[in-house]
Amino acid sequence: MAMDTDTAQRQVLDAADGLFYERGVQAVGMDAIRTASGVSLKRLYQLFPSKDALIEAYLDRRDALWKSMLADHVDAATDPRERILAVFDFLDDWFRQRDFRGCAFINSFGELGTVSPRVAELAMQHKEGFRQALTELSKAAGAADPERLADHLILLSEGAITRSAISGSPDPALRAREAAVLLLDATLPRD
Amino acid sequence: MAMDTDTAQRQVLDAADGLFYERGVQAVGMDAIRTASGVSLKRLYQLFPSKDALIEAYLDRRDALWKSMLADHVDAATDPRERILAVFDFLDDWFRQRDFRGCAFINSFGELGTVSPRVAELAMQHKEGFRQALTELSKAAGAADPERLADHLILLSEGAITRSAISGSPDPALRAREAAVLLLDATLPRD
DNA sequence: ACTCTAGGAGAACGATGGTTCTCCGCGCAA
DNA sequence: TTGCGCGGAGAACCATCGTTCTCCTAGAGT
Repeated sequence: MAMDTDTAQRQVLDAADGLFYERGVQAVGMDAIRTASGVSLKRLYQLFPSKDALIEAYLDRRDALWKSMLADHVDAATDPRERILAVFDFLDDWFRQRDFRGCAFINSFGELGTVSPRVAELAMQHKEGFRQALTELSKAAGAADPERLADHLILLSEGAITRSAISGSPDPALRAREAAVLLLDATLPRD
Repeated sequence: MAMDTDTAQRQVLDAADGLFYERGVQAVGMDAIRTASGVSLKRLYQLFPSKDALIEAYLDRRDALWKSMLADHVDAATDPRERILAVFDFLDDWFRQRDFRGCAFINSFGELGTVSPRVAELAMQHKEGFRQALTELSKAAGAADPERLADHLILLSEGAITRSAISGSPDPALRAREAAVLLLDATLPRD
Protein backbone atom coordinates (compact mmCIF):
# COMPACT_ATOMS: atom_id res chain seq x y z
CA MET A 1 0.00 0.00 0.00
CA ALA A 2 2.87 2.37 0.62
CA MET A 3 3.66 4.35 -2.44
CA ASP A 4 7.25 3.61 -3.40
CA THR A 5 9.94 6.14 -2.71
CA ASP A 6 10.54 7.16 -6.29
CA THR A 7 6.95 8.02 -7.11
CA ALA A 8 6.48 9.78 -3.78
CA GLN A 9 9.53 11.90 -4.53
CA ARG A 10 8.29 12.65 -8.00
CA GLN A 11 4.84 13.63 -6.79
CA VAL A 12 6.32 15.94 -4.19
CA LEU A 13 8.57 17.56 -6.76
CA ASP A 14 5.70 17.92 -9.20
CA ALA A 15 3.59 19.64 -6.57
CA ALA A 16 6.47 21.81 -5.41
CA ASP A 17 7.22 22.84 -8.94
CA GLY A 18 3.66 23.85 -9.69
CA LEU A 19 3.13 25.74 -6.44
CA PHE A 20 6.56 27.33 -5.96
CA TYR A 21 6.67 28.51 -9.53
CA GLU A 22 3.15 29.87 -9.54
CA ARG A 23 3.05 31.61 -6.18
CA GLY A 24 6.67 32.01 -5.17
CA VAL A 25 8.57 29.92 -2.67
CA GLN A 26 7.76 31.89 0.46
CA ALA A 27 4.04 32.05 -0.21
CA VAL A 28 3.68 28.27 -0.36
CA GLY A 29 3.49 26.31 2.87
CA MET A 30 4.56 22.74 3.33
CA ASP A 31 0.94 21.91 4.01
CA ALA A 32 -0.05 23.05 0.54
CA ILE A 33 2.60 20.76 -0.91
CA ARG A 34 1.37 17.92 1.19
CA THR A 35 -2.18 18.44 -0.04
CA ALA A 36 -1.17 18.84 -3.68
CA SER A 37 1.18 15.85 -3.66
CA GLY A 38 -0.89 13.50 -1.53
CA VAL A 39 2.26 12.63 0.37
CA SER A 40 1.99 12.86 4.13
CA LEU A 41 4.01 15.44 6.04
CA LYS A 42 5.98 12.75 7.78
CA ARG A 43 7.09 11.14 4.56
CA LEU A 44 7.66 14.51 2.99
CA TYR A 45 10.12 15.38 5.72
CA GLN A 46 11.98 12.14 5.38
CA LEU A 47 12.30 12.66 1.64
CA PHE A 48 13.38 16.29 2.07
CA PRO A 49 14.68 17.20 5.51
CA SER A 50 13.56 20.82 5.30
CA LYS A 51 11.76 23.28 3.10
CA ASP A 52 15.11 24.69 2.03
CA ALA A 53 16.14 21.25 0.79
CA LEU A 54 12.91 20.99 -1.16
CA ILE A 55 13.45 24.42 -2.69
CA GLU A 56 16.90 23.34 -3.74
CA ALA A 57 15.57 20.15 -5.31
CA TYR A 58 12.90 22.19 -7.08
CA LEU A 59 15.51 24.51 -8.57
CA ASP A 60 17.77 21.63 -9.52
CA ARG A 61 15.00 19.95 -11.44
CA ARG A 62 13.99 23.18 -13.15
CA ASP A 63 17.56 23.69 -14.23
CA ALA A 64 17.81 20.25 -15.77
CA LEU A 65 14.44 20.53 -17.48
CA TRP A 66 15.16 23.97 -18.82
CA LYS A 67 18.52 22.94 -20.22
CA SER A 68 17.06 19.93 -21.94
CA MET A 69 14.22 21.94 -23.50
CA LEU A 70 16.73 24.47 -24.74
CA ALA A 71 18.93 21.73 -26.16
CA ASP A 72 15.97 20.17 -27.96
CA HIS A 73 15.21 23.42 -29.77
CA VAL A 74 18.82 24.16 -30.59
CA ASP A 75 19.53 20.67 -31.85
CA ALA A 76 16.60 20.83 -34.23
CA ALA A 77 18.69 23.22 -36.34
CA THR A 78 21.98 22.50 -38.06
CA ASP A 79 23.14 25.81 -39.45
CA PRO A 80 25.22 27.50 -36.72
CA ARG A 81 23.42 30.78 -37.12
CA GLU A 82 20.04 29.09 -37.00
CA ARG A 83 21.10 27.27 -33.87
CA ILE A 84 21.61 30.62 -32.18
CA LEU A 85 18.25 31.89 -33.33
CA ALA A 86 16.64 28.67 -32.11
CA VAL A 87 17.27 29.96 -28.60
CA PHE A 88 14.68 32.63 -29.23
CA ASP A 89 12.25 30.15 -30.69
CA PHE A 90 12.62 28.20 -27.51
CA LEU A 91 11.83 31.34 -25.51
CA ASP A 92 8.78 31.92 -27.67
CA ASP A 93 7.52 28.42 -26.96
CA TRP A 94 8.19 28.86 -23.28
CA PHE A 95 6.44 32.22 -23.02
CA ARG A 96 3.36 30.77 -24.64
CA GLN A 97 2.88 28.17 -21.95
CA ARG A 98 -0.20 29.03 -20.00
CA ASP A 99 1.57 28.89 -16.67
CA PHE A 100 4.60 30.94 -17.71
CA ARG A 101 5.62 33.19 -14.83
CA GLY A 102 9.18 34.23 -15.66
CA CYS A 103 12.40 32.55 -14.66
CA ALA A 104 12.15 30.51 -11.48
CA PHE A 105 15.72 31.38 -10.63
CA ILE A 106 15.25 35.11 -11.00
CA ASN A 107 12.06 34.93 -8.98
CA SER A 108 13.63 32.86 -6.23
CA PHE A 109 16.69 35.04 -6.21
CA GLY A 110 14.48 38.10 -5.76
CA GLU A 111 12.78 36.46 -2.81
CA LEU A 112 15.72 34.82 -1.10
CA GLY A 113 18.90 36.08 -2.73
CA THR A 114 20.01 38.16 0.23
CA VAL A 115 19.09 35.63 2.87
CA SER A 116 19.93 32.29 1.28
CA PRO A 117 23.43 31.98 -0.17
CA ARG A 118 22.44 28.61 -1.58
CA VAL A 119 19.64 30.06 -3.69
CA ALA A 120 21.93 32.86 -4.85
CA GLU A 121 24.50 30.28 -5.85
CA LEU A 122 22.00 28.12 -7.73
CA ALA A 123 20.74 31.15 -9.63
CA MET A 124 24.28 32.06 -10.62
CA GLN A 125 25.04 28.52 -11.72
CA HIS A 126 21.88 28.32 -13.78
CA LYS A 127 22.69 31.54 -15.56
CA GLU A 128 26.28 30.51 -16.00
CA GLY A 129 25.13 27.33 -17.70
CA PHE A 130 23.08 29.37 -20.12
CA ARG A 131 26.05 31.62 -20.75
CA GLN A 132 28.26 28.68 -21.57
CA ALA A 133 25.70 27.24 -23.96
CA LEU A 134 25.49 30.57 -25.78
CA THR A 135 29.26 30.85 -25.85
CA GLU A 136 29.50 27.44 -27.52
CA LEU A 137 26.90 28.41 -30.09
CA SER A 138 28.70 31.68 -30.78
CA LYS A 139 31.99 29.90 -31.20
CA ALA A 140 30.44 27.45 -33.62
CA ALA A 141 29.04 30.35 -35.62
CA GLY A 142 32.50 31.76 -36.05
CA ALA A 143 32.23 34.82 -33.85
CA ALA A 144 35.52 36.65 -33.40
CA ASP A 145 34.71 37.21 -29.71
CA PRO A 146 32.24 34.46 -28.74
CA GLU A 147 32.06 35.42 -25.08
CA ARG A 148 31.07 38.93 -25.96
CA LEU A 149 28.44 37.81 -28.41
CA ALA A 150 27.15 35.37 -25.81
CA ASP A 151 26.86 38.20 -23.30
CA HIS A 152 24.88 40.28 -25.75
CA LEU A 153 22.56 37.42 -26.56
CA ILE A 154 22.03 36.69 -22.87
CA LEU A 155 20.97 40.25 -22.25
CA LEU A 156 18.33 39.96 -24.95
CA SER A 157 17.14 36.63 -23.57
CA GLU A 158 16.93 37.66 -19.94
CA GLY A 159 15.28 40.90 -20.90
CA ALA A 160 12.71 38.99 -22.92
CA ILE A 161 12.02 36.66 -20.01
CA THR A 162 11.26 39.41 -17.51
CA ARG A 163 9.37 41.53 -20.00
CA SER A 164 7.21 38.65 -21.05
CA ALA A 165 6.51 37.75 -17.44
CA ILE A 166 5.45 41.26 -16.52
CA SER A 167 3.53 42.10 -19.66
CA GLY A 168 1.91 38.68 -19.93
CA SER A 169 2.60 38.61 -23.66
CA PRO A 170 4.95 36.34 -25.60
CA ASP A 171 5.92 39.21 -27.94
CA PRO A 172 9.28 39.93 -26.31
CA ALA A 173 10.59 36.66 -27.73
CA LEU A 174 10.00 37.94 -31.26
CA ARG A 175 11.52 41.33 -30.47
CA ALA A 176 14.54 39.64 -28.96
CA ARG A 177 14.91 37.49 -32.03
CA GLU A 178 14.82 40.55 -34.29
CA ALA A 179 17.46 42.26 -32.20
CA ALA A 180 19.54 39.10 -32.22
CA VAL A 181 19.43 39.04 -36.01
CA LEU A 182 20.73 42.60 -36.07
CA LEU A 183 23.48 41.72 -33.64
CA LEU A 184 24.48 38.62 -35.58
CA ASP A 185 24.57 40.60 -38.82
CA ALA A 186 26.85 43.14 -37.15
CA THR A 187 29.03 40.57 -35.44
CA LEU A 188 29.41 37.40 -37.49
CA PRO A 189 31.60 37.27 -40.56
CA ARG A 190 29.62 37.38 -43.80
CA ASP A 191 29.01 34.09 -45.53
CA MET B 1 7.22 66.59 20.98
CA ALA B 2 5.36 64.52 18.43
CA MET B 3 7.25 64.27 15.18
CA ASP B 4 5.26 66.04 12.47
CA THR B 5 3.35 64.02 9.94
CA ASP B 6 5.60 64.74 6.97
CA THR B 7 8.80 63.64 8.60
CA ALA B 8 7.14 60.58 10.09
CA GLN B 9 5.89 59.63 6.64
CA ARG B 10 9.32 60.18 5.16
CA GLN B 11 11.05 58.12 7.81
CA VAL B 12 8.63 55.27 7.32
CA LEU B 13 9.14 55.35 3.58
CA ASP B 14 12.90 55.52 3.99
CA ALA B 15 12.84 52.48 6.25
CA ALA B 16 10.41 50.62 4.01
CA ASP B 17 12.54 51.33 0.99
CA GLY B 18 15.72 50.08 2.61
CA LEU B 19 14.17 46.94 4.04
CA PHE B 20 11.74 45.98 1.28
CA TYR B 21 14.38 46.46 -1.36
CA GLU B 22 17.07 44.59 0.50
CA ARG B 23 15.10 41.61 1.78
CA GLY B 24 11.96 41.52 -0.33
CA VAL B 25 8.52 42.66 0.71
CA GLN B 26 7.29 39.43 2.24
CA ALA B 27 10.36 38.87 4.36
CA VAL B 28 10.02 42.23 6.12
CA GLY B 29 7.54 42.56 8.96
CA MET B 30 5.84 45.74 10.02
CA ASP B 31 7.73 45.48 13.27
CA ALA B 32 11.04 45.75 11.45
CA ILE B 33 9.80 48.89 9.76
CA ARG B 34 8.68 50.31 13.05
CA THR B 35 12.11 49.67 14.56
CA ALA B 36 14.02 51.05 11.58
CA SER B 37 11.84 54.13 11.23
CA GLY B 38 11.36 54.91 14.91
CA VAL B 39 7.68 55.47 14.22
CA SER B 40 5.30 53.62 16.50
CA LEU B 41 3.04 50.93 15.10
CA LYS B 42 -0.02 52.99 15.93
CA ARG B 43 1.18 55.98 13.99
CA LEU B 44 2.45 53.77 11.20
CA TYR B 45 -1.01 52.33 10.72
CA GLN B 46 -2.63 55.72 10.64
CA LEU B 47 -0.17 56.88 8.00
CA PHE B 48 -0.57 53.69 5.94
CA PRO B 49 -3.72 51.69 6.63
CA SER B 50 -2.14 48.34 5.75
CA LYS B 51 1.08 46.73 4.66
CA ASP B 52 -0.26 46.60 1.13
CA ALA B 53 -0.72 50.36 1.16
CA LEU B 54 2.84 50.78 2.36
CA ILE B 55 4.14 48.50 -0.36
CA GLU B 56 2.27 50.54 -2.90
CA ALA B 57 3.72 53.78 -1.54
CA TYR B 58 7.18 52.22 -1.58
CA LEU B 59 6.81 51.27 -5.24
CA ASP B 60 5.37 54.66 -6.15
CA ARG B 61 8.34 56.43 -4.63
CA ARG B 62 10.81 54.08 -6.30
CA ASP B 63 9.17 54.74 -9.62
CA ALA B 64 9.45 58.51 -9.23
CA LEU B 65 13.02 58.35 -8.00
CA TRP B 66 14.09 56.00 -10.74
CA LYS B 67 12.54 58.12 -13.45
CA SER B 68 14.21 61.26 -12.17
CA MET B 69 17.62 59.58 -11.94
CA LEU B 70 17.21 58.34 -15.48
CA ALA B 71 16.17 61.78 -16.67
CA ASP B 72 19.18 63.36 -15.01
CA HIS B 73 21.56 61.12 -16.90
CA VAL B 74 19.77 61.47 -20.20
CA ASP B 75 19.49 65.24 -19.96
CA ALA B 76 23.22 65.56 -19.36
CA ALA B 77 23.67 64.73 -23.05
CA THR B 78 22.43 66.70 -26.03
CA ASP B 79 23.22 64.57 -29.05
CA PRO B 80 20.19 62.30 -29.62
CA ARG B 81 22.33 59.21 -29.98
CA GLU B 82 24.30 60.05 -26.87
CA ARG B 83 21.05 60.54 -25.02
CA ILE B 84 20.13 56.95 -25.80
CA LEU B 85 23.50 55.67 -24.66
CA ALA B 86 23.18 57.73 -21.48
CA VAL B 87 20.53 55.22 -20.43
CA PHE B 88 23.26 52.61 -20.12
CA ASP B 89 25.53 54.99 -18.24
CA PHE B 90 22.67 55.43 -15.82
CA LEU B 91 22.43 51.67 -15.44
CA ASP B 92 26.15 51.49 -14.81
CA ASP B 93 25.87 54.06 -12.03
CA TRP B 94 22.94 52.23 -10.55
CA PHE B 95 24.58 48.81 -10.62
CA ARG B 96 27.60 50.20 -8.81
CA GLN B 97 25.57 51.28 -5.81
CA ARG B 98 26.53 49.09 -2.90
CA ASP B 99 22.94 48.17 -2.13
CA PHE B 100 21.94 47.35 -5.70
CA ARG B 101 19.64 44.35 -5.71
CA GLY B 102 17.93 44.44 -9.08
CA CYS B 103 14.69 46.12 -10.04
CA ALA B 104 12.28 46.53 -7.15
CA PHE B 105 9.36 46.06 -9.51
CA ILE B 106 10.64 42.83 -10.97
CA ASN B 107 11.41 41.53 -7.50
CA SER B 108 8.02 42.51 -6.11
CA PHE B 109 6.30 41.11 -9.15
CA GLY B 110 8.09 37.83 -8.64
CA GLU B 111 6.91 37.71 -5.05
CA LEU B 112 3.37 38.99 -5.40
CA GLY B 113 2.53 39.16 -9.09
CA THR B 114 0.08 36.27 -9.02
CA VAL B 115 -1.58 37.24 -5.77
CA SER B 116 -1.69 41.03 -5.88
CA PRO B 117 -3.15 42.56 -9.02
CA ARG B 118 -2.11 45.96 -7.74
CA VAL B 119 1.56 45.05 -7.63
CA ALA B 120 1.31 43.48 -11.07
CA GLU B 121 -0.27 46.68 -12.34
CA LEU B 122 2.39 48.91 -10.79
CA ALA B 123 5.13 46.80 -12.30
CA MET B 124 3.53 47.06 -15.71
CA GLN B 125 3.12 50.80 -15.41
CA HIS B 126 6.72 51.25 -14.32
CA LYS B 127 8.00 49.29 -17.28
CA GLU B 128 5.61 51.07 -19.60
CA GLY B 129 7.00 54.40 -18.44
CA PHE B 130 10.49 53.22 -19.29
CA ARG B 131 9.29 52.04 -22.66
CA GLN B 132 7.78 55.41 -23.44
CA ALA B 133 10.94 57.23 -22.43
CA LEU B 134 12.98 55.00 -24.74
CA THR B 135 10.45 55.49 -27.53
CA GLU B 136 10.81 59.27 -27.25
CA LEU B 137 14.59 59.01 -27.32
CA SER B 138 14.43 56.73 -30.35
CA LYS B 139 12.10 59.09 -32.13
CA ALA B 140 14.40 62.03 -31.43
CA ALA B 141 17.30 60.02 -32.83
CA GLY B 142 15.44 59.61 -36.11
CA ALA B 143 14.66 55.90 -35.92
CA ALA B 144 12.43 54.68 -38.70
CA ASP B 145 10.54 52.49 -36.25
CA PRO B 146 11.08 54.07 -32.82
CA GLU B 147 8.84 51.62 -30.97
CA ARG B 148 10.78 48.69 -32.26
CA LEU B 149 14.10 50.24 -31.38
CA ALA B 150 12.73 51.06 -27.95
CA ASP B 151 11.71 47.44 -27.50
CA HIS B 152 15.18 46.26 -28.43
CA LEU B 153 16.83 48.72 -26.06
CA ILE B 154 14.49 47.70 -23.25
CA LEU B 155 15.45 44.07 -23.65
CA LEU B 156 19.11 44.98 -23.25
CA SER B 157 18.36 47.14 -20.22
CA GLU B 158 16.17 44.65 -18.41
CA GLY B 159 18.59 41.88 -19.20
CA ALA B 160 21.42 43.94 -17.78
CA ILE B 161 19.45 44.64 -14.61
CA THR B 162 18.74 41.02 -13.81
CA ARG B 163 22.18 39.83 -14.83
CA SER B 164 23.87 42.43 -12.71
CA ALA B 165 21.67 41.58 -9.76
CA ILE B 166 22.43 37.88 -9.96
CA SER B 167 26.11 38.11 -10.81
CA GLY B 168 26.78 40.95 -8.41
CA SER B 169 28.90 42.71 -11.00
CA PRO B 170 28.19 45.98 -12.81
CA ASP B 171 29.66 44.61 -16.05
CA PRO B 172 26.34 43.90 -17.75
CA ALA B 173 25.81 47.65 -18.11
CA LEU B 174 28.90 47.89 -20.29
CA ARG B 175 27.94 44.83 -22.31
CA ALA B 176 24.47 46.25 -22.83
CA ARG B 177 25.95 49.54 -23.95
CA GLU B 178 28.14 47.78 -26.49
CA ALA B 179 25.19 45.86 -27.85
CA ALA B 180 23.16 49.06 -27.97
CA VAL B 181 25.86 50.71 -30.07
CA LEU B 182 25.67 47.81 -32.52
CA LEU B 183 21.90 48.07 -32.65
CA LEU B 184 21.98 51.83 -33.16
CA ASP B 185 24.53 51.44 -35.95
CA ALA B 186 22.28 48.93 -37.62
CA THR B 187 19.07 50.88 -37.07
CA LEU B 188 19.65 54.63 -37.19
CA PRO B 189 20.24 56.48 -40.45
CA ARG B 190 23.89 57.40 -41.02
CA ASP B 191 24.83 60.96 -40.21
C1' DA C 1 -4.27 72.94 38.53
C1' DC C 2 -7.29 70.19 35.51
C1' DT C 3 -8.79 68.18 31.81
C1' DC C 4 -8.32 66.26 27.18
C1' DT C 5 -6.24 64.11 23.71
C1' DA C 6 -2.41 62.54 20.56
C1' DG C 7 1.12 59.57 20.61
C1' DG C 8 4.56 56.03 22.42
C1' DA C 9 5.73 51.26 24.18
C1' DG C 10 4.52 47.09 23.78
C1' DA C 11 1.06 43.31 24.98
C1' DA C 12 -2.63 40.91 22.83
C1' DC C 13 -5.00 38.44 19.20
C1' DG C 14 -5.93 35.39 15.54
C1' DA C 15 -3.89 33.42 11.56
C1' DT C 16 -0.34 30.93 9.43
C1' DG C 17 4.23 28.80 8.94
C1' DG C 18 7.83 25.07 9.54
C1' DT C 19 8.58 21.13 12.05
C1' DT C 20 7.69 17.37 15.24
C1' DC C 21 4.77 14.21 17.75
C1' DT C 22 0.86 11.10 18.83
C1' DC C 23 -2.04 7.73 17.72
C1' DC C 24 -3.61 4.30 14.85
C1' DG C 25 -3.88 0.59 11.29
C1' DC C 26 -1.75 -2.50 8.29
C1' DG C 27 1.34 -5.85 6.23
C1' DC C 28 5.03 -9.00 7.23
C1' DA C 29 8.71 -12.14 9.79
C1' DA C 30 8.83 -15.65 13.28
C1' DT D 1 -0.96 -15.47 15.95
C1' DT D 2 2.01 -12.12 17.88
C1' DG D 3 4.92 -8.49 17.64
C1' DC D 4 7.10 -4.99 14.93
C1' DG D 5 7.90 -1.12 12.31
C1' DC D 6 6.55 1.87 8.42
C1' DG D 7 3.43 5.10 6.96
C1' DG D 8 -0.96 7.99 7.13
C1' DA D 9 -3.94 11.67 9.23
C1' DG D 10 -3.71 15.35 11.63
C1' DA D 11 -2.96 17.56 16.25
C1' DA D 12 0.60 19.95 18.69
C1' DC D 13 4.24 23.28 19.28
C1' DC D 14 6.63 27.36 18.88
C1' DA D 15 7.72 31.28 16.21
C1' DT D 16 6.31 35.06 13.38
C1' DC D 17 3.14 38.15 11.11
C1' DG D 18 -0.43 41.75 10.30
C1' DT D 19 -3.30 44.30 12.98
C1' DT D 20 -5.55 46.16 17.09
C1' DC D 21 -5.85 47.29 21.94
C1' DT D 22 -4.44 48.82 26.56
C1' DC D 23 -2.13 51.61 29.40
C1' DC D 24 0.43 55.49 30.28
C1' DT D 25 2.87 59.80 29.70
C1' DA D 26 3.21 64.54 28.46
C1' DG D 27 2.01 68.63 26.46
C1' DA D 28 -2.02 72.25 25.02
C1' DG D 29 -5.92 74.80 26.14
C1' DT D 30 -8.73 76.73 29.88
